Amino acid sequence: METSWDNAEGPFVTLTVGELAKRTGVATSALRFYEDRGLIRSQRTETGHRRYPRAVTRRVAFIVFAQRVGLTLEEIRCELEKLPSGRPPRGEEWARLSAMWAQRIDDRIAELRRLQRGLSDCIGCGCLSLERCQILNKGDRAAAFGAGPRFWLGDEPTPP
Amino acid sequence: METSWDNAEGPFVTLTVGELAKRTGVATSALRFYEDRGLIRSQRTETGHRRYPRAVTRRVAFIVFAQRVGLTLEEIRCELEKLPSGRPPRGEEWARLSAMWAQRIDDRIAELRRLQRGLSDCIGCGCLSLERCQILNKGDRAAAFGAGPRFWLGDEPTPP
DNA sequence: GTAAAACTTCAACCATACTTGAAGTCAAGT
DNA sequence: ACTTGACTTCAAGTATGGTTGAAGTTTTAC
Repeated sequence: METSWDNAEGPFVTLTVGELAKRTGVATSALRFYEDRGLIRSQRTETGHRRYPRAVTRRVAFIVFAQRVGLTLEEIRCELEKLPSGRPPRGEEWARLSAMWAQRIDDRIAELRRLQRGLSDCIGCGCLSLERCQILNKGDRAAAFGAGPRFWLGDEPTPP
Repeated sequence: METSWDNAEGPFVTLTVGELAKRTGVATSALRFYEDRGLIRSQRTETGHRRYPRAVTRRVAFIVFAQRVGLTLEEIRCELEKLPSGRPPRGEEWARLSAMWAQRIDDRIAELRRLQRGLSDCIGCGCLSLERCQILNKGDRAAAFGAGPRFWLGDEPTPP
């Protein structure tokens, strides 16, 4: 009824969920989960089996990257929505997408550096009281919004 | 029956859970949770109310720091167990503890840099296939242990 | 003395990111 | 033909890191 090559796009262009799992190293359950959440899409055979265009491997790679950077699946979904839907995205389009993370990575590295300083200087020296430490308690923004410790560690304040 | 200063260690040395919450910015529910998990300890009044020695604020600060670095509460608990139990830790002891994270922070920064390169170079240029990319697929270790995508992103392989 | 605020425990709930298992269908190999 | 493996859906379970709410007690303030 269906062979692995009977697709309008040419021979061998689609992958089963198992093949995609092997190629990406992501479990089939995770791939189905991503599809549920709208991060990837599949065509279906007449009998309901998933068939992924080859281009989806790149999409999955992007998801794994993005997760390591610290984005949630929902955030990643939003990013991926910016890609064209009908055709495989061009390298340029992937690049535009990923460029937006540069700032985020920089911010995270900056925070880690701050933490590193905090660990060596602050905790050791005794100022780590969460009340007086200059590294942690930047401008008392935390108190202003009652948002807890995340503030003194570099998060943006988000007033209600 | 009990005043805020009737403690053998001197006047005003202990904090209620609410006071500790205010001082640290960590919710009382979280503080109780940490206590449940063995990250902090409290004395109890005759009626069962918690009383924290002042030194615990530093411990809470350490917890918050450590979480931002990426440690789980369980890992943090293990670290904190290395501190002396009877007396407040000295700055030197805190320093020794936090020094162990330096490597971890460095590793994480290195990974973020790798990701940043991967994002700008790899995804843009088209090699992000999880099969051929040199940045991602370092030495086919992933295949060797079947451990999924985390490998090509810099994690250590942990054979079963 | 009394009301409100703060505290207690315990169980249930929330979100994220999945995995696992049940029950059944489809595809491939011999 | 038939077995095995891969696939399907859907519900429930897992782990982390808490929050929320109920029911009751204690402390504080007036």
